Amino acid sequence: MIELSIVTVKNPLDALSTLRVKNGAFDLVVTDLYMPGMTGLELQKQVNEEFKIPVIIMSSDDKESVILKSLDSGAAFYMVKPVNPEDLKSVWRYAVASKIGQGVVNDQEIGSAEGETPSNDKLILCGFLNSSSSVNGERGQKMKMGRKRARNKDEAEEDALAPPKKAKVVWTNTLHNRFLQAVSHLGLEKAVPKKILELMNVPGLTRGNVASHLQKYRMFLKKVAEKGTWTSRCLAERTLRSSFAYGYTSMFKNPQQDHSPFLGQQPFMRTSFQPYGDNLCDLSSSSFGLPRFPNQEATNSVPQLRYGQSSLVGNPTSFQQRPLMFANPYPLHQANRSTSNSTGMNLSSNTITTYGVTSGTSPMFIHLQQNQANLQNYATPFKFSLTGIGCPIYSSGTGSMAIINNSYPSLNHNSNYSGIQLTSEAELMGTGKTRFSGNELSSSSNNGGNGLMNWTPDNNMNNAPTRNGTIEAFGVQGAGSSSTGFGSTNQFSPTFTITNQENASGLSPLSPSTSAMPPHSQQASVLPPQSQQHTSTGLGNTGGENDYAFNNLMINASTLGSISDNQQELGERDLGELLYGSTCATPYQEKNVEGLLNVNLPGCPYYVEMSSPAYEFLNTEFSSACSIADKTPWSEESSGQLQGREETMNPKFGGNVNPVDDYYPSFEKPQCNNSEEPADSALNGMNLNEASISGNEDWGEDFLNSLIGNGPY
DNA sequence: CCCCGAATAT
DNA sequence: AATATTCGGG
Repeated sequence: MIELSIVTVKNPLDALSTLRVKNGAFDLVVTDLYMPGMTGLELQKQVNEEFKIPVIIMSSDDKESVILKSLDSGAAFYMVKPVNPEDLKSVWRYAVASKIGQGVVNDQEIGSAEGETPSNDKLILCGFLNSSSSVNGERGQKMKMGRKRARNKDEAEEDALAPPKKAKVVWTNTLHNRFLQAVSHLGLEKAVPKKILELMNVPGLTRGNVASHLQKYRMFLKKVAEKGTWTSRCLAERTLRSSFAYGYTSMFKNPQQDHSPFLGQQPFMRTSFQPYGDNLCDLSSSSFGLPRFPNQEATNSVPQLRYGQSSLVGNPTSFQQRPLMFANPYPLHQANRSTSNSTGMNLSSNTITTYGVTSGTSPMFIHLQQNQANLQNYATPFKFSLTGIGCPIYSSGTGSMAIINNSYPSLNHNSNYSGIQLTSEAELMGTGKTRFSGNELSSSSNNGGNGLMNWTPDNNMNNAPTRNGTIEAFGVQGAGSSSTGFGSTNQFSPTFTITNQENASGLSPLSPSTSAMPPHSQQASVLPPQSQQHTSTGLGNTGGENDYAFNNLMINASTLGSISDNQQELGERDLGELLYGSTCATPYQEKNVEGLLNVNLPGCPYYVEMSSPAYEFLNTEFSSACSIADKTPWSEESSGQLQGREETMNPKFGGNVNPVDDYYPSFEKPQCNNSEEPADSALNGMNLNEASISGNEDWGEDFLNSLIGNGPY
């Protein structure tokens, strides 16, 4: 059992002193780049000189120049915030493995830092600055790791006394899609909060949540109806352009977050917990057990660097011993392969979970697995030093504590971050949802108890074709970048392979009213399982995406910087794929391409007259958009915005890079979605259909159908 | 009492 | 702006 010790300090000087005092006790240093007094690079340099231990730099600054400079300076890795918990975990594992030699470091082996018992609790957190806010939410959460952190008493008390704050539900596109599906099934007329809620079957979601969203949705519909003409025209214009280029990007792209079409959908509800996002689950990736890239040959996959995702760049030279760590382009595959993934999918967790279980986020990780044998007997305490300012590595603006917990879920076996995790679509970010924890935890145990991924050696990894290409920064709203389109330059186009694995759920697929449509569940009012939605996309969930992007990045470290700020045009083909799941035009599209039609939303009292393209719009608006960014909070803006108006930068991530990394939200993604599908999910039964790009697509079809009067509703 | 939904609060 | 919560009313 490996004992892990993590010491956090709030500034570089403390880090150095700690290292000096306990010389030789640390194996790795993780630091922010921008810190008062000394930059991460300076610290790295010093650390390198004095201790010869690897330093990982993390920062919200995603500028290529900065990254490269950091790596050139000797940083072992560079993690762009928001950091994916998986990345940290990978780092951690990597460090452990590195120290140990070789072998696979799995959760069990890692042992518990979580301290079920005082004696085991080796984790020491010195506390980041600004922890006050983050501290709050700790309650009820699984922050055991923070138990020993040295904080002032006031804070401690505060923590203890602070009432748990209620999580706010974030209506991600995925969640919204579910909502739409439910509404669609019911028909707007009959769509009332309670029924919608039942249909959605999203744990943690309340009627009130739905009611509120419904209210908003209704207003949205009204607005659409009022502006129908306008909308139609816009669409028509775009159509005329014959290329679905830019305009569409806005639909797919969420200015605030990543929009990679590849992102898997995250069917989880994301809730924000005020205090911190402790819910991060680490399941990052993937999974859902679904193969993110079903086709190996899918040369089309486009690596996307999503905004919310962390990117970690490794410095090949830093860890000389493992120069190949980044070599594997397909970490995802590996991740997917791991049996644990499937399990992981089932975990419900919050943010963290969102991403699936294992993510193959970090190539490093992967590499390790591949090459390492076993560490089972390893007993040497591993120490990890974190230097940073305040906030979090992951963020959501929450506290550093959260970060830590989330970051190192693997440290504790029992720690599942599950504490807050919701199953199904709900992603809880933040604290306060302790009530959900119980279940989720247990489920997580499936995965070896942690909900963490198990990295199993993937033989196929080696076989994976090497890809290279420009990495598009889809969601990267990095400084200055206004918006990104789909990377036309990308050599890889998105692959929309559809897999039906999910059907394993045993739900009965219903026959689709239309060929393109997924079958409806024979059971009335049953919506398709969320997981399938993911599947349908053929894309992994975000986590996977992350991984993917990551891989590419690793492959082409130089390209990382190439994250382009330029808007890319979206080719028709791409659009088609996005919208219909394949390059082939969907039946609907073909059928309706011409003429004006009176379209009405299901149950919507308002009629909208629009040209056929409008269908597309609607479809996209309510469905497809989600496929691009499941996790992206749904908003009228994101879905309805059609024109190329300049996208606003995400104030949080894109606008500016905070000189002080602390303030920068590192981890916002809800990261965890759990692909778990409630057994009794009202959505179960949905069958993936090739025609659908995303799970949502299915809905889209239905929805579209209903619009034209052919719908089942 | 349940629950919808507009209004209002945060 | 997005959600949550409140509150009148069926």
